[in-house]
This record gives sequence, C-alpha cells and structure tokens, in this order.
Amino acid sequence: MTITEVSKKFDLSQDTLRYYERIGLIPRVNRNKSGIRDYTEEDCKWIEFIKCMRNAGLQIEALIEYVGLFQQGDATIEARKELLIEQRKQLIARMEDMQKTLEHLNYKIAVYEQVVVEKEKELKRPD
Amino acid sequence: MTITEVSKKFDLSQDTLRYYERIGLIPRVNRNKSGIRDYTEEDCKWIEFIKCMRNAGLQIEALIEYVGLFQQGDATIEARKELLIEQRKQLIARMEDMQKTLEHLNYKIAVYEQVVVEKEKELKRPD
DNA sequence: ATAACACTTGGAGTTAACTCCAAGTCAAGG
DNA sequence: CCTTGACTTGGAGTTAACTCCAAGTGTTAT
Repeated sequence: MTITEVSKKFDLSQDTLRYYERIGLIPRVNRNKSGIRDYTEEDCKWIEFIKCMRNAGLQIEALIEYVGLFQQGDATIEARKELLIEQRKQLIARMEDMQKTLEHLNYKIAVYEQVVVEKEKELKRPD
Repeated sequence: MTITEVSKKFDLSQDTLRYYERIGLIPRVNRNKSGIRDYTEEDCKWIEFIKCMRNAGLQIEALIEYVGLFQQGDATIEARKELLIEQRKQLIARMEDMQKTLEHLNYKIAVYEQVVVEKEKELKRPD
C-alpha cells in the first residue's frame, strides 16, 4: 500500500504518517526499490492501534515507549503490560472527569431549558 | 480572596488564573485600593466551572464565547444553551472514542496476562 | 525608612503534536 | 528525451494552552 492509500484509509495526513514513523510511533515502513514507502498489513495494524490510542488522548511519548519495547522482543512483555495498565488507569481517570463534566453540563442545560420555558410563558401573558 | 488563596483552592497556578482573566475566560476580577485582585464567591464559581470544563477537554475558545454571551445578559440565553448543547455533543463523542479505546486496552492487557501465565508455566516445566 | 516580599502588567518563551516547505529523486507518458 | 507528478528527506513553522520573566509598585516587619 502506498502512503496515499493509507492516508485515505485512516484519515491521517501523509505528513502525519511520515511524522509518526520518524519519531518511532510506528515501526519503520519498508521502501520499494525506488525508495517509496510500501505499507504492509502489519503496518496498517500499527497505524490503526496508534490512531485509536491517540484518539483517546494517550500521549505520544507513552506510545513511542510501547513501540520501542515491542521491538525489543519477548523480554519486554511484562513491561508492556504494565505500561498499558498505567495508560488504562489514566484513561479511566479522564473518563471519570468527563462524566462529571457531562453531568454538570446536563444540569446547566436543563436550567436554561427551564428559563426559556418561563420566558415563553411570559410572552404569552396578556399585559 | 487573594490570588494565592484561589490558586491553592483550585490547584491552578497564579499565572494561569491571570491568563484566564486576560483572555476573557473568566470575567474581570475586582482589585482593592492597591490594585490587587480580590476574588469574590462569584469569581470562584466561575473558576470552578471553567476548571471542570477544561478538565474534560472543552476548548478555551468555546468557553470564552460562553463567558462573553453571559456578560451580554438575558438576550443571549438561547445562544448559551445552544453552545452548551453543542459542547455536550462533542464531549459525548470523545467519551465514546475513549470507551472504544478502553475496550481495546482491556483486550490487549488480557492477552498479555495470558502470555505471562503461559511463560510462567513453561518456567516450571522440567526440561 | 528601608529591606523583603507579594503583587501588578505586557510580552516573550515553552511544549506537544502536528503541518508545511524546499530541494531533490524517480517512473511513466507524450 | 523531457515534462509531470508523486514521492523522498531534514528542517522550519504553527497552534493551543499555558508558563516564565522583567520592571515596577504597594504593604509589612524590623
């Protein structure tokens, strides 16, 4: 797969794909005889994984570390597991914050609804 | 309340508090006779609200708009409600993304658990 | 009354995560 | 053979959201 295809497939700019590779967020992609990136299925899996994690707000730093550990082989399995558990913990904390905010927003919106209703009543009242 | 007290109360740096005021993310805080900020209860409510919204990832831009509408009075009630509804929509979308990522993480961690267990079994096996 | 300290302002600097750019290479079509 | 267009690289520029800084002023303790 070319970078153009992958870019469309995952809705990530070509620049972002090259950037991710440059900083080690995805393993190095193979080039064909003329030096052009040729993404494998495996590469796509990585991109999908990284995109999913980034969408949820995981820091690039942590993901780079994960990819690095992965490339060092089986000896790092425990470390990778721990890393994911830590990221999950942080993710859950953020989700809880967001849940609180959502409730706050719901409340505020309900209050505004009420105010709007009151105003409408007032408009209909004969003076 | 002084900026030091407010800073401690909400765990926001003094710089951040001044920055928020400068860009209109909170209404202007009154100064005492010697020009020093004196935060009211109302100011604190704003800071709490803004902090909650920022924690959940709402953009400063949107919150500035909200504060601006608020300061224009009752005529903007409908607009404020719409703004909050839009922000809530975006918040829910982000939470859904995060939920997906959480499930993905749970799955991956479970796989690693399994691998670790297998490895341990192997170690205990007599060669 | 003077040193120490908290505060003020406007503006510059920082960080994460892209995003853009210039200069160069290469394969394919006319 | 020459142009076109997609690709390459390393490096510079951008954006959001702070964070820091310098120069100045007012209050407090000795």
